[in-house]
Amino acid sequence: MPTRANRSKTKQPTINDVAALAGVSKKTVSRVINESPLISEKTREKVKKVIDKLGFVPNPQARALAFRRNFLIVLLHDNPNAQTVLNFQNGVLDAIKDSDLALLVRPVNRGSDDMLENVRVFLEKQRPIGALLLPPISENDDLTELCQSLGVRYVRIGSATLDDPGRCISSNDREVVEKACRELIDLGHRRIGFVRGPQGFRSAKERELGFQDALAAAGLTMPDELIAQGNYRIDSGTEAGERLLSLKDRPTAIFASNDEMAAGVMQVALGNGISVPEQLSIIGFDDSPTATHIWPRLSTVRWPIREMGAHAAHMLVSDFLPPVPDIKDPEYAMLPSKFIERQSVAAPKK
Amino acid sequence: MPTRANRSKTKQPTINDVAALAGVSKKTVSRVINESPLISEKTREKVKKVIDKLGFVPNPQARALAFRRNFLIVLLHDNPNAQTVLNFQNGVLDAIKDSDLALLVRPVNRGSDDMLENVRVFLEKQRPIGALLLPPISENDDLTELCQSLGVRYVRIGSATLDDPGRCISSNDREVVEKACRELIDLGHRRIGFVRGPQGFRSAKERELGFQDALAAAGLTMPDELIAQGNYRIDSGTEAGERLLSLKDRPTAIFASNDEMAAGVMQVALGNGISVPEQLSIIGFDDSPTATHIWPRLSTVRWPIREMGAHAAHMLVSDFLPPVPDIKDPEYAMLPSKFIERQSVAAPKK
DNA sequence: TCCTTAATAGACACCGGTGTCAAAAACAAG
DNA sequence: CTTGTTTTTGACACCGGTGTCTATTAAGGA
Repeated sequence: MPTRANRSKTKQPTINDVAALAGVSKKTVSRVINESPLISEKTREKVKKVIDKLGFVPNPQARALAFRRNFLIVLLHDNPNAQTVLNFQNGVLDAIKDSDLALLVRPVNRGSDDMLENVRVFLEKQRPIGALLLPPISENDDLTELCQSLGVRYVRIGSATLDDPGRCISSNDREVVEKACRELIDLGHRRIGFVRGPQGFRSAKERELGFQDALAAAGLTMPDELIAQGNYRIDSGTEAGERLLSLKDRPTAIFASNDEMAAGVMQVALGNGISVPEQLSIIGFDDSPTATHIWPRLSTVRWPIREMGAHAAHMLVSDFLPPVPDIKDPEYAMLPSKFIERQSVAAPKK
Repeated sequence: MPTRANRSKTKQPTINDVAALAGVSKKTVSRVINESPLISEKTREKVKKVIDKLGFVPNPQARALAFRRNFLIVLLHDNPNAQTVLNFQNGVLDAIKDSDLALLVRPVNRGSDDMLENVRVFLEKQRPIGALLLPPISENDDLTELCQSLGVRYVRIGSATLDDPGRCISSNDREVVEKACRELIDLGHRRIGFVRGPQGFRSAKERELGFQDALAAAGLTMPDELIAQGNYRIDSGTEAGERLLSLKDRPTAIFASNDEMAAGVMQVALGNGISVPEQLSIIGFDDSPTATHIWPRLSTVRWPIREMGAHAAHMLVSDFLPPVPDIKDPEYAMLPSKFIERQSVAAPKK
């Protein structure tokens, strides 16, 4: 069976083959594949026919060398939430699926001193067209400056509007959290616990602000004893739950700044015979798979992360991507989050 | 004529700059960066000094063009379980962190007819060193043949040993499932339900075989009424749970072929006042985050997916990677899964 | 000391595209 | 039919490395 051997020996056609067969110069072929306007319709057709016949695909490495730029976009992240990263990544992949672009993933270590240097070397090596910055590193101005100085476009994803127009995608987390918490208040909850996200995360801050807004609007206060510090991990959720639920006058509802911590709170509640939502309402944030896997299913806020990925990709490299109907205006930078009601919320029992 | 300061600001140093400054030919510099043995220690040192001084980093695009191969490995997957993909991906990234390699992610559409053609174009364009195939597409022989014919190395990940030595990583799922189920039997369970994974998945098959092994060893039968078909999604878990738990003589334990379906079963149990593990023991598979997020926490089988990622990367491109102590032998292809006991299993109530 | 052989270094073409700029062709006007 | 102007096209250098083959140097033997 000669098929395999043949294939491996057969070289892919190059621009020279096309040029020779079409009887034009390679530069002319180059113009055709780059859709240059400086070419007559007649030659364009002629060359295109040969390209199709030969199945010629331009070599990205050679283009990258000549362009001094790779047809790549990189995803930089240091995100504690794997699911978020993957969803976002899938959104990006959706967007670039039918383009010439490829996606490179690069986790960075936000803590370390040489983070910036690492990223610089990486970007200098890969020379991508652009970079996508996921929170929390999207808030790092050194990184965006680095991108600028290397001529790498970037788009930052954030939970609040960053002052960097045209290069930033955010959602209205604060507003939606406020709405979700107002719902608790409307149901009659007066003592509402709050599990805070980690310090220094913009997302955590935004969610807390939304919570405060709701309380303030209802004229409620936020006593320290009802606030617990968390770190977005489940264990900090159980710790928070243990403290909050052992209070003498325990809260009738708890808002946790993400689903994982909400799951922790719920474990403590169920483990202590406190039924959810009858005796305790819980709201999370992220709409991660966890939200539907736990019982009762968690009311939460859905952050449109996959859509953000697609949108961010379009914002970053709209000139390389086929236009997509549902992304009318890649400049439009806010994608709304949504409160999703499931079974973990009810009116407080008197 | 640009001054040196100018140039260093504008442009990264190239092999030519190094050659000029070191007073050697570019080919000699090339030998140094490629660690060729055909060079004297003296010149090597001299050149290395200049490389460090200039901070020269070889341009990967140029190398790729000359080598006709990109310093890239691609991850091909069509996996319904996002968490698995991400974990694996992180394992790969761990492994290539300090190397010259980068990771390209490529989801493929197993169903579609042009899948193979898509992958071919992708590989021909990107010219990666190698490809990593996650299940279920790792079982597709057309794909591996394609890789062969394009000179792309590959490593396939599977839940059972595939007959492709040196290019395959697997775990001992069957054995571990058998052990987990034997534990149920030893606790006294006699009626054990089974939620099957989707048809055509090797992983699903392996888990089922392990289950059968355990039952057979104990002389138990596997009545049809205790078997439910699932698809690894939570809804199929709840459906299975609804059917199995409404049986007149309902099972005292259920093994679900993955955690998500186990979570579905658990939701049905808790929703119907069947307490876990007192009245129903549940075991899952994957040790996904879900397993610890639900309550009670799920006993499950941990599949060492992240380690497999690192291991697979080493198997694929050990010659590009710095040796790592814990991966003594990249040829060794089996990474053991482990049964993890949490709170969802207990002896059946008489 | 001279010749042979092995080790090292360099010249040069090449990988497959793109940018620049000048030449050729097409068109318009005189 | 020229001449001037605008399109189109092509020649050629270049992007930054590597492979091949030859020239040079160093080492070893007679």
